[in-house]
Amino acid sequence: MKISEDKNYDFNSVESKWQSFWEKENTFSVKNTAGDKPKFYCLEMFPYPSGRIHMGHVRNYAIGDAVARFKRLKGFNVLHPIGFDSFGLPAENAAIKNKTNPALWTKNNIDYMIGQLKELGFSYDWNRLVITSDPEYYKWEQLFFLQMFKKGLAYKKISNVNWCDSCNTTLANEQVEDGRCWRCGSNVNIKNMEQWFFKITAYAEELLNDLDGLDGWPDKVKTMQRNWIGKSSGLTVNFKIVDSDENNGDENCVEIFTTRPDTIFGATYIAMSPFHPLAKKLIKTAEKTAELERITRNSLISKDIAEKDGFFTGSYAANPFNGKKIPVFIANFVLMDYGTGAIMSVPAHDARDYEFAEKYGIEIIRVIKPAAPQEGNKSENAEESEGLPFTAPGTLINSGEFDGLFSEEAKEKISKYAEKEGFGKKVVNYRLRDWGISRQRYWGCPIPIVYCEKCGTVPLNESDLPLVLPGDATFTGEGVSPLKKLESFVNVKCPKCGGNAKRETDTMDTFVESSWYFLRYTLLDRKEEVPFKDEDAAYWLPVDQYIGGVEHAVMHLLYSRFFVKVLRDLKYFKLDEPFKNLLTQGMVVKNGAKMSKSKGNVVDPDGLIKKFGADTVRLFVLFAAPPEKDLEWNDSGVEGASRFINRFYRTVIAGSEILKDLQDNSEPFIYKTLTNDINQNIKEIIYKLSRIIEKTEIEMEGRYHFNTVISSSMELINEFNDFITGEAFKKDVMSKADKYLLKYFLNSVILILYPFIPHVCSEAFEILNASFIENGPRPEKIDAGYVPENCNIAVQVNGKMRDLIVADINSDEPAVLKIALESAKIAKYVGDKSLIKKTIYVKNKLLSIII
RNA sequence: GCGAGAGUGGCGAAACUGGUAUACGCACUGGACUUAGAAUCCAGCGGAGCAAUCCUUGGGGGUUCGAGUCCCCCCUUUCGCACCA
Repeated sequence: MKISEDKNYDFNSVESKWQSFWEKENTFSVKNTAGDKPKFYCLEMFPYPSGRIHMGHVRNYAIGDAVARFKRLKGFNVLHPIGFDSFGLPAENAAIKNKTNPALWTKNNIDYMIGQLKELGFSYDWNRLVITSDPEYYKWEQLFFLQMFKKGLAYKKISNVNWCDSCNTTLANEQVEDGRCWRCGSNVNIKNMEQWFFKITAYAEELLNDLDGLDGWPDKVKTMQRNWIGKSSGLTVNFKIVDSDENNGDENCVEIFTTRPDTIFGATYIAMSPFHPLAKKLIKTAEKTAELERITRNSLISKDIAEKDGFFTGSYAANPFNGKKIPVFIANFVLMDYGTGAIMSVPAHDARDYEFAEKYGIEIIRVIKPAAPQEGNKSENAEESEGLPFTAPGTLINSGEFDGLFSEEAKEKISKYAEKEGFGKKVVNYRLRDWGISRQRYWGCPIPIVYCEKCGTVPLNESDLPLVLPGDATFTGEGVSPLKKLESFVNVKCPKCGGNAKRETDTMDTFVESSWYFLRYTLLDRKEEVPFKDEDAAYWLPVDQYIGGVEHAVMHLLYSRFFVKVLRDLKYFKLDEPFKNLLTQGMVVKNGAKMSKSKGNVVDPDGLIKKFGADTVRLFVLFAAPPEKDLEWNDSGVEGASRFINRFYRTVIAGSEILKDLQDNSEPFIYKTLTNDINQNIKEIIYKLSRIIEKTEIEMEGRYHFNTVISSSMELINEFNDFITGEAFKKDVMSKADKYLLKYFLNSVILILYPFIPHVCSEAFEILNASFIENGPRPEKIDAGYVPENCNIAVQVNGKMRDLIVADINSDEPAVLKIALESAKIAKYVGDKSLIKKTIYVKNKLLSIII
């Protein structure tokens, strides 16, 4: 038979039909209980309402929707929410540019983007929408802030912070990339300011340790977080300042931090950060003060250090281990906010110290020699040992009583000695700094703090929350934050004494909102006066599958983990980790580059949806590459996806015509009526189907290589079409069992594809079964009573593939060998059977003959 | 520099624990249907060769009956960190 061409698939009417059906029926809204149904929390990183959905979002949400819909088919109670991370700079910048209000701009964008998400047919529970710029959301954040403030987890301090001139605000360390602002790319300067911080360092150890339990996270992300936390164990040692003309008799000590106590006898100078409090004290001459100022200034301008720079302070310090007097240098490469701000420099065994020592002609003393060469690689070791700096561990020399020890042991003994003598201490340092959350901008969550002339820093009363962001600010883009200029906001009475006070005008980093939004989704009734309920969070969390871009590997994902631990310690729940499984999807690129306006390679989803429909766009982004890889955009690939959907639809129509005399329309998956006289071709395609269902289950349960699932469905549809359009196919002579099997086949393919292209599949299911796919029964894998009678076996001679033979299924080795030797191609190589030295046989697959 | 990943047709990509490399799709070529086009369908499509055959998973070596897959060295590339002592 021929597949009819005239019934074209009208995606417009079908897609809007199902979208309104889902909305009307509330198909995807869930309760916070579901009897004995297991729960599944499927979450995608929520978007910033920048104006329109872009391809990266489409990909992210298509992946999430595939997971959510699959899990629903599998009988899970699925929470699949969406929201908007709606505080942030672009809104404020747009307000300045267009002379509007950020709230209005944001609202318009959200409305538009909700429309786009609905047109794409994602299965969200819209009842749980979260918009973080709503006071009903951020008031809870202010409450968390107050509670953290009381526990000392939120505090204010003056420090050097990263300042972006273009964004006119400070940035957290995580938000500085290569010395540039993560958002706008302009250079970041260092500024000394008073700032609010969250004490994330108090959780450094737990944040590090708990990574080990996150089996469902990519190693890459865990490694990035480990590096970011940057734990290192070492020793602090006090060096007494001695013997400088100006400091005679001074009791000053300089404390250094090292992870290589084993090299301490090789220390030939102290290198001190220009910001070190002792630096100014040690310097007495005018020239040196000028030097210090020069280096300080350069360090403030940029974090990048082009070349090592420094000078001798004129002071010396005594190594407490051997009394050796070594010069104290100011060095630009020493960081003030790591360790103690000063280091002992061992040029012989540290590349940086070596470079600096070479430049300034400082003594170099070798104290580590390579360990005795290992068997087998003598030569390499010998060569390497000649050069300095030698940074590997080895055996100690020139180190007094510690000579002959190996590095590891020496570190331990030297540390113990220092502790015993009272001039050193074993310490653990982290690279992680506290999270600076102050932003000098308007469009963010206000910090609920007041500065009173009498009482100092005073937190608002919890009953006074929310502290609503005032709507009457003006946006000029000049000078200080709009909040600071708004007197009605700034001037306030102190909650403690009632006297005159001023409000904090900084707002919070928007990463604070995204650190707990996944908890807010669990609250069904937003009128309840709680951020979320313990029992709901306990039911839904942790998120079973979290999906988003790798760009949040450190920032958002670390902050969220931190927040969950803080909320746990504030007794909100007992959760330790928010996200059980994490999938980091690749970027959508075009012509090898990330889509961006400046490159002019942006593909706008709107136009594509209009032209091809949502299913086509979704199918393409899922089919073109596995989720974790970058996806290269390809316009004709999209057309291919569209063609496939049309072909699939026509196949279903053709199938429904064949099956139209089946009475039993309400039974999509009858196949137990199997009889012996089933068409051989049907047996074969059913056999193939069951193998593909098996494979699909594996992919859908965690590997998420949807591209291979889709290609398998394409194969099934191709085979089905070949069968019904083939010579052998005669509709009239089909048995009822044949027809039920065909129906089973088509319904199964529809279900495999439903998570990816839900509109056309819903339609197809209705056509075949006159019922709704979401309510339908689930197919089981069946074998159709069919085992292939024979199989192809590859025959190799001396490891080379020589022929493909057909043998009965499950044949034993002698039988296969016999057939193989009958093959002319094999005979050509083997000739006489007596030449065979050995054979290897893999049942139903391969025979390897060695001669 | 350090760390992690990736190199397979013209392109996107398949290949589960070593067992018929290039499935599926795109592009392309030829054909059918059409006044014509679109759509659709059929056939072909890693390279060389008339052919039989030979070669082919970044390069080189190794283990194995057998390697895209495992081991060693090198090249290219992407990402992350980069004076964290």
